[in-house]
Amino acid sequence: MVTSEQVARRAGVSQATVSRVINGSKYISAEMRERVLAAINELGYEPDMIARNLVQRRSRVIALNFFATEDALTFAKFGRTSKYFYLDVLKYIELEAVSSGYDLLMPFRPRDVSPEGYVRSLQTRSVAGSIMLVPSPQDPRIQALLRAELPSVFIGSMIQGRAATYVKSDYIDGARQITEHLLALGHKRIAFLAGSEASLSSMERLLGCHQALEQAGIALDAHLLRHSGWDMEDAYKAASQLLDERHDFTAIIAASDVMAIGVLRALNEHGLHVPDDISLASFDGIDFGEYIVPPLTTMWQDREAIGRGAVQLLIAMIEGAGQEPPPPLIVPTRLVVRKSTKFAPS
Amino acid sequence: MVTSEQVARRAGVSQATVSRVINGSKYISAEMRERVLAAINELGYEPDMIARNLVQRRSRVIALNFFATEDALTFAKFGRTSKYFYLDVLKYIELEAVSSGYDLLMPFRPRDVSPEGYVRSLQTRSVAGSIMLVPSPQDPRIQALLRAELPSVFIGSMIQGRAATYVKSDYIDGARQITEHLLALGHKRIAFLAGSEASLSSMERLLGCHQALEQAGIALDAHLLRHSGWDMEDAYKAASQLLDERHDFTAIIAASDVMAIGVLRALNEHGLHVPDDISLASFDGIDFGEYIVPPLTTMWQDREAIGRGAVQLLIAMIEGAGQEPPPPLIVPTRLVVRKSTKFAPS
DNA sequence: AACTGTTGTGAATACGTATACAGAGATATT
DNA sequence: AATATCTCTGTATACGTATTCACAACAGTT
Repeated sequence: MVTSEQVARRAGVSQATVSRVINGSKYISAEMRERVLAAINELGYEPDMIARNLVQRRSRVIALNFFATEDALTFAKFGRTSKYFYLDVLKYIELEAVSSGYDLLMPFRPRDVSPEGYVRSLQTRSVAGSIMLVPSPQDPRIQALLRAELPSVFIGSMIQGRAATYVKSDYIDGARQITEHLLALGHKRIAFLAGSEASLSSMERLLGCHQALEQAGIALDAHLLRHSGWDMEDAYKAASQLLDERHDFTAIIAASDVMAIGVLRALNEHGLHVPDDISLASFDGIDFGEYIVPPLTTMWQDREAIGRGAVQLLIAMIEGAGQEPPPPLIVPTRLVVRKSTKFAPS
Repeated sequence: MVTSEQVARRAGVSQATVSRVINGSKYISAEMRERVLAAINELGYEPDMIARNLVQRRSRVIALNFFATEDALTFAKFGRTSKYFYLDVLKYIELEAVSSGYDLLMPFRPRDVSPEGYVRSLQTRSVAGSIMLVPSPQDPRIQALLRAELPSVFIGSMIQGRAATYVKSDYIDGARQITEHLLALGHKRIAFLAGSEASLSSMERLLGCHQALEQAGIALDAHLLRHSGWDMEDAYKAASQLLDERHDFTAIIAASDVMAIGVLRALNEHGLHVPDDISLASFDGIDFGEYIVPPLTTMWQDREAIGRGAVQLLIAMIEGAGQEPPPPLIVPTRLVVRKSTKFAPS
C-alpha cells in the first residue's frame, strides 16, 4: 500500500504537506498542491482509513442493527415477519449513507455481552453513529447507548435522548384513513387483526382504527379484535379461529400485508370470497400485495422517506455534535386502494 | 475510552504485559494474568479495534457487496427480482460471520471510481476479505479484485482466482429434478420461462431442463422457451404473450418463484386453472410460495448452506493465507412438491 | 527601520495497540 | 560450577495519518 510518506518523497515535500493537500488546508501554495496531486495520481495513493480514524478518533461509519429480539443481529432476525418491508428500508438507508460518504457496519457482538460492553464494542470501532431498527425502549443496551450519547436514530420505536431521535410512519393516521375508507364503503362491522400487543406499531394502528370508528359513532366490538404474531402462519390461525366462531362482519383489517396473506387463506378455506363476501385491508404496501389475487388495498408506508430520513437525521447529529438532536420524523402514509375492498354487501 | 495504558497503571505492570494477556501469549505468569484481568474488569477495558487494525495491518472485517449491476451497492440493487431469496442468504452470512468474530462492512464507494480505486478503497479499510453476490465475471472491478488477491468468495457466479472461490446451487441438477418430476406426472409438452439470457443461473437451469427432456427422448420446442426479466411483471408479460400465441402445453417451468407469481396471474387471466388445467413449477423456495394459492412446487435452494458456506470458505482463505484456495462449493437443491403440479390431463 | 500579521512549510508528536528486542531470573544440562 | 536454555517482563518502536509547534519568508504598517 502506498503511504503519504512515499507520496511526499516523490513530490519532494514533507508528509505533513501531503496530508494538508488531502484535507484541503488553505495554507498551501498552488504550486505545492500541483506537485502533490501529481504524485498522488502517479502512485495511486489513497489515504488509509484506519490510520485516519485512529488519529482523529472518529470515522464515517454508521453501525446498523436490527433489534427486535434479544440478539442484536441485523439480517438474522428478519423472520417471515416484516423482512419484506424492512429490506426496502435498508435499501434506502444504504443509498443515502453511501451517497453521503459513510460506510455501513454490522458489527460483531460477542455473546453474553453486557449493555456497556455492547456500547464499548461500537466505540472501539470508532463508529460515528448508529441506526437501530425497531428496538425495544426497555432494552438495556438501548439505555446504555443513550447514556453514552453515541448519536443514534431509532426506526419504528419512540426513543429519544440527548443524541438520539427517531423515525416512524404515522401509524395512527394511516389506520384512521383505512378505517374511514371501509366506513365510506358502508362497512359497519369491521374486524381487526392486530399484531403482537407489545408492539408500538400494532397499538397505534389499533388506536387510529378506534378513533375513526368512534368518530363514526360505532363501537369496536371487542370480540372482533384479535391479536396474533406478525407471521402469515399466526395470522392464518387467528383468522381461522375468528371465522370458526362467527362471521357476522363484512370487513377485516390486518395489521400487515404479510398477515393479510394468511387471512386471505383462512377466508378462502371458509368459502368466503374477497372482496365480494368480505373486504380485506392491511398495512405496509409490500410489492407482493400488488400481485396476489386479489391485489390488496393497503396503507402504504414510505420506505424511502424513512430510510433516507434516518440517515439524514443521524448525519445531522454527527456533524452538529453537542447541539440539540433534531425532532423525530413522522412520515405520512398513503392509502392505496386496490381490489380487496368493495362496498359492503347489503 | 479506557486504554491498555490505563489498565497497565492500575495493575502496576507495563502496557506490553496487558497486550500479552489480551492476546493470550503463553509467556505470562498466572499471577500477572490475574492482576491484569482484574484491572480490565474493574475499568471495563476493551481493546481498540482501530489501533489494533493499524498495527496489525489486518482486521476481522468482511466486506459485503451485491454486484448484479454496475453500481456496487448491496441492498440498493435488490429489485423485486430475487431480494426475497438473497435476503435469506445474507441472514446466514451474517449469522456465520458474527459467530466467527467478524464484522460485516458495506463500504462507501465514491462515484466514478476506477477498478483499482475500488480495490484500494477496500484495502484502506483493512478488510480481511470480501463476499460478492452474483457479480459478473467481466466486471473490471472483479478482475482488479482478483489481481490484488484480496480473499474473496463469489456467490452465484463461477469466478476463481489465487485467493478466490465461489459458492452456488447446483442449478443443473435442480432443473433436471424438477423436469423429471413433471415428466413422471405424464407431462410431455413443457414450456420454460427462463430468466435473462446473460445469467448463469438461468442458463444452467435451462441446461438441466434440456438434459432431462433429452433423456426422456423429448425435444424442447423452441417456441415454448421464452426469456424474460426476473421480475413478476416481466414474467407476467412474457407468459401472457406465450398464452396469447398458443396453449398446447400442459406444464410450465418458471425460473424463479417470483416469476411464477407473474405466470400464475397470466394463467388466471387466460382462464386456466393451476394445477387442473396446467402444472406450474419454479425455483428458489421463497416462503411466499408456500402460502399463495395454490402453494408452489419448487426447487428449493439451501440458503443456509450457501450463506454459511461462503463465510467459511472466506475465513479459511483469510486464515490460511498463501495456500491454495478451497474448491468451489456446489450446494445441492431439493425438490419440494406442493399443490401447483399434478398429473397431466389426458 | 522596526514591528506586526499573514502565509507557507517541515519537524515532531500523538492516537492505542502489537511486537521485536533486551535483560533478568530460574531451571536444566554438562 | 559453569554454561545453556527457558520463562517472564519491561522498554522501545512501528503502523499511517492529522495536527501542533516552530520557524522562515514576506507583506503591510508605523
